[in-house]
Amino acid sequence: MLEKEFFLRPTPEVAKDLLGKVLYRKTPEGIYRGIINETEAYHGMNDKACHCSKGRTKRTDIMFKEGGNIYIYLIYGMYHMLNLTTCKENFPGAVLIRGVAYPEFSKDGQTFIPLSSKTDGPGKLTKTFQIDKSLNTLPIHKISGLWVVDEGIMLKGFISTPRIGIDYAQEWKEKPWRFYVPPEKL
DNA sequence: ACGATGATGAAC
DNA sequence: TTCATCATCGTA
Repeated sequence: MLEKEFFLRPTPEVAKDLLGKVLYRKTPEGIYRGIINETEAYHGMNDKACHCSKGRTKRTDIMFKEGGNIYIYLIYGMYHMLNLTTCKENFPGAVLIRGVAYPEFSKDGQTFIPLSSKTDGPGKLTKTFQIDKSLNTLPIHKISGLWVVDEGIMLKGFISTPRIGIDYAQEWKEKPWRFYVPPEKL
């Protein structure tokens, strides 16, 4: 399981290093898992795309704390976004998990079966993995039901592009802080 | 191309 | 208290 220290680094580095790691989500029904293949970094108060550019509010408070926690928010009144917070106390940051590859589900924690549903978008991922605001501000850890494991998966490569859906972010919108593993590189 | 749908933050 | 905005997705 990835420990807190993994997240206490500059957000773009954490976002890049999360590619190929395995996301786990435990619910009363069973365990979901998938290989993280798309992330985005939201880094610091100066980043106009980051919610923290508005300052420390009730919503963004968790990002100002030491990294290693879960930040969930609702967008368009419908979709929960899963973020993993980064950096040290008082420097806000978070990685948006936009998708996983080869999503699987296990009822007994042993035998995993592939899920047919796609999880190649942040809203679809949280719906499939049953991730909602009940996880907001909890630590990224088995005890909270959501954690990440380094299973030694080697990637053949990845690409970085501007982030999705942040046209309002002015000079920050072109920053190549989206990281994606194309299917042929996995 | 567009509407669903509700939390958030800023203005009043 | 109201209002515009929004790190999306399914249907068309």
